[in-house]
Amino acid sequence: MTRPSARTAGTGSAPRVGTKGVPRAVRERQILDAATEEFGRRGYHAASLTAVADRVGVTKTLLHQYFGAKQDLYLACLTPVGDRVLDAVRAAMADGGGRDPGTPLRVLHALFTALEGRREGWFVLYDPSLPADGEPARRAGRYRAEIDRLAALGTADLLDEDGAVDPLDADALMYAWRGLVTALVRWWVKHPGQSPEQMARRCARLFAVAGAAFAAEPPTGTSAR
Amino acid sequence: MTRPSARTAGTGSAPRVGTKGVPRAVRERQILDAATEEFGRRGYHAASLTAVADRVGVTKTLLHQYFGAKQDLYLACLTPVGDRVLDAVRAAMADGGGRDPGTPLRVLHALFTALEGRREGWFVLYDPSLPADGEPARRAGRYRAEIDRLAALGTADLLDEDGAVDPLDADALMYAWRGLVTALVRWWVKHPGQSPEQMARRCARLFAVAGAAFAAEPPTGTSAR
DNA sequence: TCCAGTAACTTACCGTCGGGTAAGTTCAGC
DNA sequence: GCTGAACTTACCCGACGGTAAGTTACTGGA
Repeated sequence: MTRPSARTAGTGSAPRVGTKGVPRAVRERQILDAATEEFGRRGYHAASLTAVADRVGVTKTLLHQYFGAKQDLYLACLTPVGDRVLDAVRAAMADGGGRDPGTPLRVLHALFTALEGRREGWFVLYDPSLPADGEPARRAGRYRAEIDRLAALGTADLLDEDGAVDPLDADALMYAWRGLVTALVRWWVKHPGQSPEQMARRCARLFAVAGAAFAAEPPTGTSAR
Repeated sequence: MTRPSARTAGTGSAPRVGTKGVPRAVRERQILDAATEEFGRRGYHAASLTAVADRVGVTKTLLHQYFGAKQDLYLACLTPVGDRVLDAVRAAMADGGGRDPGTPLRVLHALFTALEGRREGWFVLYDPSLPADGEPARRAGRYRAEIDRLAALGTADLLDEDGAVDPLDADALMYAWRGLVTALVRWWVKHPGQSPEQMARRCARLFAVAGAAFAAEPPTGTSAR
């Protein structure tokens, strides 16, 4: 009786012990959002379930009851992000067919749109700190392989002028493209006010400027492989 | 007396308990190399001292005796990498003065040369999983800030055709450049046989090809800021 | 030749933190 | 007032950072 029974406690500081009346579906969504951010920011290993739970205002145990083990929570974060990203890239590359010079920017725009609201999701997908064995690495690896395959289709177009492509060059170019996208998303995360459209326009400006700079440069050592 | 006294035991499987006769300076070097790789691959948080010790063939305790706490070991890895990278970038940007279109490739070549033998060091410097408070984040942050400042000098040159530079564009371009470098280093780590010179030539080829592709493209939305 | 002294290591231990589980507690609706 | 959904407290366990106290072997004198 020391505590004022707190029927409509709201966000009061009194630690309620029973139900808070939040439906499961809503809580799951809150947890998924918080977990995606935590996994994306800190990486799988450094992300702690307690931190996720604190962010939602809930206990670690509830996460386990709703999502199972840490692995499973990660997978629950990964799946929607992976699907959305994959769909976005596929759609953007289907428009305009292959070899359209506007494809890279269209892909970027699609990515920004797909990630809007869950920007950190990109880093859930491309988390380098995943334990090498285990389901998370496998599932994330499958998504990445599929996305990279699409990206390689696009980057390969730039190289095969004469039909003979150095496979190492192609792979490196794909890495470079992926790294570029990652960096732009990272910048975007640090500038929450920017809309996907603003980002797409910014990228267009930057690409034009960078392209002009590098195209002017003589390709030293072209013949040396 | 059950063990055959093992004077010249070498790498025998018998768990020696006393000294192994390796001078401190050599051990310290071995530990630093292993730790740099471990920190770079897994990130600060996921890297475990036991794993580093195992790699060297030594006990966790010795790491503590030689380097102190985990933080200090990290700092001991960070310092040489940061200094080498910083010196390399400074030197490469001093050559040829500002606005030389060859600067980006010269910087890349300098970076590859500076990192050769400790390629994972780059990811020690740019470890996103560092605990935000504490000396590691501060020191790494200082190195990064200085390197980014130099990078920003270079990337800004591309933008200020008319003297009026959008500061957000400049910052984003710097992020993009850093992400590009990171991706190329990551590719390099996965292809150990590649020499720094081969990498530099490969980058020259890729830049030329990508530049041609983007320069051809009309910069949609140039006026919209 | 024996005997410190010191350098190079290890075993055995502690505290903490994070993942995971069992058993409850509160509340809404019928 | 009973059932089930929402949520917590209290606990276990293992891994990891960190420390104290040895153990082995080389080295230079008396």
